[in-house]
Amino acid sequence: MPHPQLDQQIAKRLADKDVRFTKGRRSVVAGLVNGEGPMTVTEIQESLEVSVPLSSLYRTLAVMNESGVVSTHHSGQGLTRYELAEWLTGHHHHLVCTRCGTVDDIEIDVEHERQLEVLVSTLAGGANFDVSDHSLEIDGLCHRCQR
Amino acid sequence: MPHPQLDQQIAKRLADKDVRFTKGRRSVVAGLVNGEGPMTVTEIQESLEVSVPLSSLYRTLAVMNESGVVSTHHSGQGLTRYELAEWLTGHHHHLVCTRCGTVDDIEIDVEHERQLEVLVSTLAGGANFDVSDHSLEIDGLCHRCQR
DNA sequence: ACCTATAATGAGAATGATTCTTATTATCAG
DNA sequence: CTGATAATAAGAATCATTCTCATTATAGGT
Repeated sequence: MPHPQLDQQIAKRLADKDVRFTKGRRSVVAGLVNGEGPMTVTEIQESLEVSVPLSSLYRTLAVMNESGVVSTHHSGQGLTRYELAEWLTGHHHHLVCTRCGTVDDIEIDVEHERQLEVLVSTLAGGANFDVSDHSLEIDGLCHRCQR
Repeated sequence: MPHPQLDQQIAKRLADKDVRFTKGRRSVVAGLVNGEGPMTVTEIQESLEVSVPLSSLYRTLAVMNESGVVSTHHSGQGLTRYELAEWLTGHHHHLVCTRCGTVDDIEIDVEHERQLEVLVSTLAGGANFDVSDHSLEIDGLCHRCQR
């Protein structure tokens, strides 16, 4: 399923950076758009109808990451997972399943997010740390892995 | 620098699980105890006075992880980092430097931690997720990497 | 449409972290 | 002290990821 708004935002961002938005790249991005949360390279590859070689897939993801279109996430078994950057999907947090390793995005209401931001800047301030981002990671069993 | 209390707690845990606490294992644990936060295998290896072969180091860390003595953490460049489990060091969160990749532990006062816990269980409850742990990860530049 | 410069692709080799295999050595219980 | 079992060490094997380089596609100017 195509997603015109996102495609257009991404195309603009890439054009600004003089990075081409080719068929292969569009295909990879489409795979990410259809995912529920951060995906591994293998998951992305399997989700594509037209197969993209691994080397191209990795390179595309690296380019998208440098362009700020995707962000990376490490968790569970240490595999790198990729998802659309937050300016495209909105700020969110992660539910990490300790059994199957999948990561689901979860959103948080505005007032709780405010609380979190205050907490983050308080903590970071005390450590002379220059914050650029934060993420609440919740570990446990996803609904699929609970018996 | 030795740390008798921790050593004793760890020895007890391992004894309960019928896992031996050998010289090599003590040495690796000592390396972790002296670290400021989650360490990579390389960092651990370099911190040891008596060198431990990589294969043994990895195996020891795997055993300690299974025994609940250490926990793993993935961030930055995707390297696995190891640290003592929270029941030994107390609950804490992480400051992850996006430049050098180091991770520092940071503690949080009781009332803020309560807030966080409420938030976590609210979020997880809505997603039918069975929470076992949570961690607030703050990304940015550590004090060493700020010019 | 046709060149041309340049960027992107794809196949496979190379790297690097981690895991596995197996023979040797250390440890615990009796 | 001795045997049974667990732990160690060395190197091979694996797996994700990155790199190399020859080929192909793309955008802009003609």
